[in-house]
Amino acid sequence: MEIPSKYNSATTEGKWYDYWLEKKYFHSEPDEREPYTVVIPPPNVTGVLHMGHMLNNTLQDVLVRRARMQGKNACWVPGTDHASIATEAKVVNKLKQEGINKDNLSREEFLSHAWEWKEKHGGIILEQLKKLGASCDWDRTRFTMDEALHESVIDVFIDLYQKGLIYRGVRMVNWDPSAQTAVSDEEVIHKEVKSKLYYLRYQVEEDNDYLTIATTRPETILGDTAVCVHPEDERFKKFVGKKVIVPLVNRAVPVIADEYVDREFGTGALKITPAHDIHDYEIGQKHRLESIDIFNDDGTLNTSAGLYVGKDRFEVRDEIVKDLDAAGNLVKIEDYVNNVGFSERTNAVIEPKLSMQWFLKMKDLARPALEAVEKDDIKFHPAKFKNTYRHWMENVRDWNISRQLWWGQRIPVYYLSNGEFVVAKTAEEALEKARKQFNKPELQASDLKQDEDVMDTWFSSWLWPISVFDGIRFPDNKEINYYYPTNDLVTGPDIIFFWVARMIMAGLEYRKEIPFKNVYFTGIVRDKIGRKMSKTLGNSPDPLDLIKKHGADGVRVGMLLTAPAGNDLPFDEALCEQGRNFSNKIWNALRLVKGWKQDDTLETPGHSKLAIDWFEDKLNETLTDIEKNFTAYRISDALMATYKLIWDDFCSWYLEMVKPAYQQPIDAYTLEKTVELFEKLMKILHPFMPFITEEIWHLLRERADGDDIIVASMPVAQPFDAQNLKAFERAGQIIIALRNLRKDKNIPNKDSLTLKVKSGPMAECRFYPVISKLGNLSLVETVTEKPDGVMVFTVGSQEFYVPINESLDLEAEIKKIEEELKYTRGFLNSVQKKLSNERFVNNAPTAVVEKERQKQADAEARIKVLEEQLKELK
RNA sequence: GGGAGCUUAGCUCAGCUGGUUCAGAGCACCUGCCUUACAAGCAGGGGGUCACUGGUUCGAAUCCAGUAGUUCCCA
Repeated sequence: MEIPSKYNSATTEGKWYDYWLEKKYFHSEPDEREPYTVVIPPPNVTGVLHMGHMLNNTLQDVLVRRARMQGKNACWVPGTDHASIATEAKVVNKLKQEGINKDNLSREEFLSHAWEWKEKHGGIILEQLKKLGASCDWDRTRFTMDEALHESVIDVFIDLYQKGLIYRGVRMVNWDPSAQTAVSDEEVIHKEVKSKLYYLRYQVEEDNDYLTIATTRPETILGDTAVCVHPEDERFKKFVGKKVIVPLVNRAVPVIADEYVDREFGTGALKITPAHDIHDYEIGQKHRLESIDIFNDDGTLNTSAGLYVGKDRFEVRDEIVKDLDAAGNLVKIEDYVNNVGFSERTNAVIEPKLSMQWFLKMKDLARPALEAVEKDDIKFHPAKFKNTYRHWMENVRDWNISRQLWWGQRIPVYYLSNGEFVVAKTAEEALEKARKQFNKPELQASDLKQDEDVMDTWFSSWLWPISVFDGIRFPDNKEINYYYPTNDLVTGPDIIFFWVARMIMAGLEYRKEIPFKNVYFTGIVRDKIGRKMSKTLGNSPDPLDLIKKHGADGVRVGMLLTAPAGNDLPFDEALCEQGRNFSNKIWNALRLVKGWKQDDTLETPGHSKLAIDWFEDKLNETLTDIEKNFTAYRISDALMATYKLIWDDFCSWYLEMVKPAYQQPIDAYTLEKTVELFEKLMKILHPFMPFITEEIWHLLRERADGDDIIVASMPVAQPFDAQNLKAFERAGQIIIALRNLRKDKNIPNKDSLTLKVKSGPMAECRFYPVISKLGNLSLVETVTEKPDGVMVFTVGSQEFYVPINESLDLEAEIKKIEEELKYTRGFLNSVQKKLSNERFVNNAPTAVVEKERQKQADAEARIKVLEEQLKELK
């Protein structure tokens, strides 16, 4: 068989993915096996695959494939969320390009456009995941607005309302004037912005005196309803109780006193605009001030402002400053740096706004959810995120679940014209309920108006681990009972509050059970200079291009290699290249093994038997390590251990040991064992590199139908002989010493050498046949004395001699030994110092003291050997 | 302003309950090789006062305190 020397990922990857799909290997149905369940963090339906998804989904696929190979019934549920703000913005834009204005559409018309858009573009990201090799159960693909999931959201709203956990309230919300909806605190990004502090003087009513305030938002004076000073501020005591005139609009407002005011800030006098600042709102409540809302929803000024009506808030800021100056109210302007909130979605400056919104009480839901994590029923990896979680949960605030949008689950509340309302699943139910509840049998369907708002998208996502199995509507169905709780959740720490915390709450509320047992927080993928990768910055490579270039296997390895849990991943394409190189290395190992011709008449050589025994021990040792790493969710370490096992131990050591001479045949036992070991390695590697391992699995042997690596059983660590591994390590040192000697003396590998071993307690080593092979020795023999005309090298305190024709560079030899001696004596000195410390000997555990004694003995023996060598040379 | 974390080789990071896994890994780097599986490779090699200062201890990268720098979260 002719195998090309370069592995071609492009031809194999598509082939195997289709094959797996065809064989339904990703599909799961409840059965008697132990389930292993993962739900995908549903990507935004508007999104395309980015590097964060690549990392996240690679990790999930590793866990899922491993579980599948461990004989568990692995189920990875894929899907997308409807992303109300992002999707609605996309659809509005698209319509705008077609010359259609959303305001001219009915809700139904708009939604049909939105659905059309979703059907056309909504599946892109899931298709991309297939290229990565994601072994999701595509038959279970869910969308947060699927009928079952949609209805679950409505049911939950109604249920929580009935439990008294949902209430309606006027609240200061974070208004996004661009998206024209409220967003939650978590969706507001505060940034320091260079702005100005304006000092404005207000005339005192019926007086010639002035009071000067400072503000960063002069346009809001139009909504001022008070000026506030600190009650103990001597400068302003005389004003308290009087009224001052708001400039331009000439409204008289009271001067009030409140300890909230920071006397150091500005002038110490604060203008109060209850409708447009959260703190002012609180003071307004306390002092029963009037609220004047001067803004329209789009951030322009409304008629209540009296001036600049219809103009944008930032435009007005410039104008009003000029007008205030002209009116003699502007005292001065200072440069100032303050924190301004921006919308995460649209980057618009957030406008605090008083609004009627639906809220979910969080306190009672948060308590058990915090406890589940504190008690480690749910484990966070890395555990440091427990701190973040605790802090948020202990200071949790009610969740504003209204969004002033159309795309999403419409709030199931129906209002009468007098403002009274009922909560019901359908309009019919609402009508019935309203008639009864308000004792108005004459009510008609047209008398009820459903709330215009939809629910926050997270209000769908928080049910995801339950709703994908339809466990809200049918809490006792077979699937939810089997698959829930899920096992592992892999997600980014940036949505720990939005999503993770709330899923835990929902799980405990609706299943009385945690939604998952482990949460693996990935790092954030950054570019080389540390910036978060984002589409707007354009600093993210296209994942599909990367896959084309390096293969999905290569990219997966690249993502995983330097991505320890919770640490940011400074992405470097070289990592994918490393992954691709690894593919090629494995590929060439296959070429080597496949090139061997079996000869049944051949005995198994001693060095091959030794090699096989050693590698089996090494494999089991590493497997122990890998299992430990998986238990601790140290996926990158597990991969690195696998990588080294294959590249260093298998390719560089084992294959070199068993490899027959050029074009010579190989004995049956060694070949069979080598293929077996190769198979085991491929199985261990499969979760990380699914494609190449499946390809090699099928090239190593003829396979029966269904004998595929994706469903092969994962090797389990067996006990191993640690002594044997140690002995091999020593053999390795001897081989390296021989290689160095060849290099020093320019002896080509093809010229064989003789090795003479000085007799003594350390002379024994079962690996001499291996050493002979790798060192190309024609003879290994034991001698009692150092022969003439030899090179000397030392491993530990064991001396070896290699006869060579060349004369020695005496001086260089002496220098080398003297340096070695100096170092060893220094080492001995430090050990002796320790051992002569009575307190050490008395206090340290005996094992530790013993080890020090051993060090001492070793060092002394080595010094003796070196001293003798030196004597002979001199 | 409040909270949490981080600082170990040029880079990215391991290093558990203090003591042979104690100073490690991968990459990068340097030297020599196109040696019949692989130059996407092979063989060999150099490189760190474990941020700083003090403390606890027979013993500290590891525990404690402080300082500096840095990142994230919250206000």
